Amino acid sequence: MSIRHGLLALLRDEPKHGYQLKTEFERATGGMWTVNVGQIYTTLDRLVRDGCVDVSHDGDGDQKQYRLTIDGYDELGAWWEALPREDPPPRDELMVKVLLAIATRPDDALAVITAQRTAVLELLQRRRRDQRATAASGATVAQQLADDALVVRAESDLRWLDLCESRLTTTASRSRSPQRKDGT
Amino acid sequence: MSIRHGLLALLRDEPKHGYQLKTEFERATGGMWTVNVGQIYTTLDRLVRDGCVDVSHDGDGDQKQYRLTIDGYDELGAWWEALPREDPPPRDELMVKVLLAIATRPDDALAVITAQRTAVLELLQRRRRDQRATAASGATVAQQLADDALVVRAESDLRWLDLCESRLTTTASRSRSPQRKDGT
DNA sequence: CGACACATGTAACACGTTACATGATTTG
DNA sequence: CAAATCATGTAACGTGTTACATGTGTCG
Repeated sequence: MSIRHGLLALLRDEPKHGYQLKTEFERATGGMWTVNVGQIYTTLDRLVRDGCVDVSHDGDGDQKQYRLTIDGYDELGAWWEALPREDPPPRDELMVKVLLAIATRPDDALAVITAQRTAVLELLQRRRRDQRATAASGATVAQQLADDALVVRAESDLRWLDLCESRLTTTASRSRSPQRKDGT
Repeated sequence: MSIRHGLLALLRDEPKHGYQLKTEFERATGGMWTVNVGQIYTTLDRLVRDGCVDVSHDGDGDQKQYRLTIDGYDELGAWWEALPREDPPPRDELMVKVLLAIATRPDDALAVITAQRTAVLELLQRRRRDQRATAASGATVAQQLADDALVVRAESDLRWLDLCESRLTTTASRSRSPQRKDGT
């Protein structure tokens, strides 16, 4: 529902047309979230369907103006106030992969984890470089924060993978005889 | 594509039937990812459609056996080796919300951020409690790691929100006259 | 003129998700 | 017997995403 609410937010103050929403959305997200223009229109259609947005074939030319309705304004307000919910915990691909590796191939799980760890570490370093480069050339706050988000995310993935590794090795050494695979 | 590949992983060693896959999937993810049984079947249908899985109305009763095909085995192998991609960066709801708040309502952005921050902090504390409780009662490694993932995620959200706050306040004080809103 | 950004839209598909219907088997 | 669990499946919907078709204006 991110794009949907993003569009509502962009329409808050004044009516706009589709293409304009695309550019503004991408600008607002620091260029991190590029959208196919078509998706803007499909999302706008759904917003119209749900009574959150109003279309008017306004003025000359074939430009359409999309305007927020009362309902749209309400939904936007609810979105701003909405807090991260506990209920459906984040479904992370990395998490599923590691947990299923542990469950279905316990002997190979460590290999999967270290491979992922290496890749995430590289990703992190690349993102830190990007972050510095972006910051050096005068960048938008949005761009800097977008970079920050990527860095922080990579860091947390890395930390979790480390946790996986340590939990796996300690339980392995506690519950079984030492692993043969380690060359001991 | 997490469920899809999760099912492939669970089918690797032996054919299983749908309901069994549901329980094993939930067990493998430490009970963190509960799935509606129906979804298992729809996903299995798509796997059959794509030639990754094979059905056989095996034995007595109305149980169906789902078996991995060569293609399915290949796709599973590719999944294990697949590394986190750079290309479409994680699309996070929190990120969109904050960035759009900054873009469209700069004066209210700080309020949105602190509200989210408070909620995330509470979430984090709740999850840390759960984590300790889970660990105290002998828990699966999977359950512990699932808990860890939630905690780590909340921590990273928190860190990013702090970054947002500091970047916002410093640029605000640098580029404009001091904010009236702070009570100064 | 040709390329490129602007501008609008449709059709189709992917995955995740829920609600619902149906029946067998176990167990209190 | 009644309730819960096991077991299978269908229909429908939601969002995100891409590919494609179409046309205008602008600028080198």
